[in-house]
Parts: sequence; structure tokens; C-alpha cells
Amino acid sequence: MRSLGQRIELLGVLAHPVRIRILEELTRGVKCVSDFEDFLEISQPNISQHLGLLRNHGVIDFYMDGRLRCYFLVDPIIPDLLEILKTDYHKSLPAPSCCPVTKKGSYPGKRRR
Amino acid sequence: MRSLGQRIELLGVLAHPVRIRILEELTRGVKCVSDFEDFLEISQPNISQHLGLLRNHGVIDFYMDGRLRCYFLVDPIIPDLLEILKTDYHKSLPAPSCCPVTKKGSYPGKRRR
DNA sequence: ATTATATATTCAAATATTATTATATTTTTA
DNA sequence: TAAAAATATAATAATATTTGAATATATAAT
Repeated sequence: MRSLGQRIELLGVLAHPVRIRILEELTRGVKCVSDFEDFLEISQPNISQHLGLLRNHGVIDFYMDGRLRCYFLVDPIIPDLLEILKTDYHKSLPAPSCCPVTKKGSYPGKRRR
Repeated sequence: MRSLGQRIELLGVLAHPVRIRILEELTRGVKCVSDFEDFLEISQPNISQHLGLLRNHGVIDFYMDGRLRCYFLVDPIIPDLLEILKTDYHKSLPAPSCCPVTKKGSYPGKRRR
């Protein structure tokens, strides 16, 4: 199982708009760097940096095709994670109802803003 | 549905060891600030800062119980997300096999390190 | 009313992340 | 073999996040 540290690390890796877009694109198939240049509005070196970061963390890998690097997903959690992030939950979790629930308290009391 | 920006924001909020531990604890039930002091080895103000951040992002909320603040989960994605992060995937995703897959390339070529 | 308890807020310092710019590497093509 | 194409690396600058220290607020108990 992923350790706590590994879970945090993964979250940190995902927590960037460019990297999420790269990963969402890769769930649809292999892409080379210049494919990303077409729809990410950032510089080529910056794209490479993000791809390198994802690769260093074992999230993606690549094949060579001539001078193209064809990146693809490796970590199997990614599609599931991306899907769950897009899921629509329309109700909040139910407010806790039974007491006492904290160590010292006699909850519930009044809700405050 | 959560926008891309909201998804990134959520990931950023979760990508911290203290906050993940707080949330994992809250999936088991309500906790007040001093409960967290028992197992997080950081200062009380720092705990409050993390709780405040989680609350500002709509992930948790609290009830008052006298002078205790009893925090609880609000965002329903949290338990699912925490669970998926802990899931054991033992196989990598299958390497892509069909070509051509990139815009310009004639993939697959040889895999490189 | 005063004091103690539980928790929050503020600001600055420390640290980490990200983007930018310039340059390097690798492979292909001429 | 020289030039072009695709991509990476390195160094720095810009920005954001995190922590620490001091102080503030609110409620409860005396």
C-alpha cells in the first residue's frame, strides 16, 4: 500500500493545473511533447519540466519514436483519481448527530458561523 | 461539477501531511482541536491554521460545544478520495500497444531509459 | 468581575514551488 | 558531416506555502 508520505507526494504532484491537464490528456492515449504544446499555452521547457516531474514520481513514462518522446500513463491510480475528482456529489456529508463525540465535550451544541 | 480550478484547489488543500491526517481522523468522527493536539506533534496555533484552511475551502466545518470547536467533514468527496489513495493497485497500466498514436509519430519505437 | 481554558489571528521568517531564459543533447535529414 | 527538429537541463527569478512567535478572542468557572 502507498504510505502516507507517498500519498501526500502523489497529491502534490497532481495539484497543478498543467499537470492535471497533461494527465487528463494521457488518459485518452499516448502523446508526444509537441502534442502538448498545441493545447497548453506555456513554453516548451516548462512542459518538459512538468513531464519530467511526473516521470520522476513514477506517474508517467515514455517511449522513443525517432526524436519524439511518446509519453503514457503508468500509475494505475490516475484514471480512477481523475474520475472521482470529476464526480458530482450534490449533497454534503450529513452533520454528525450523536453525542458525546469528542474526548472532552458534550456535543452537540449550537452551530456557528 | 467541480471545475478544473476547483479540483486543483482541492488537491492542493489535501497535499499536506498534517491536513491529510486531520481528514483521515475526521472520517472516523468529530474531533475538537485539543483532540488533534494529542496526536499531531505540532503547535496549537499551527493546528488551528490548518483547520482554518480546510474550513475556508469548504472541506470541513465545526459546531461549538462550550468553548470547544468540534470539527467534522463536509465535502463528501473526502472519504472516497482518501480510500482510493490507499487502494492497492499491484499492476501498472498496460503499455500502449497500437500505432500511430501521436500526431506526428509512427510509434511505437524502442523503449528508453 | 477576574481568571483560566480553548482556540484563533496576525505578521514575519523560512522554505518550497513555479516560470523564465539561455543553453545543451539527441536524432533525423540534407 | 552540417543543419534542423524535438526535447531536456540548468540557473535564476518570481511567487506561494508553511511555520513560529506573539497576541487576541471567546466562553466558562470562580
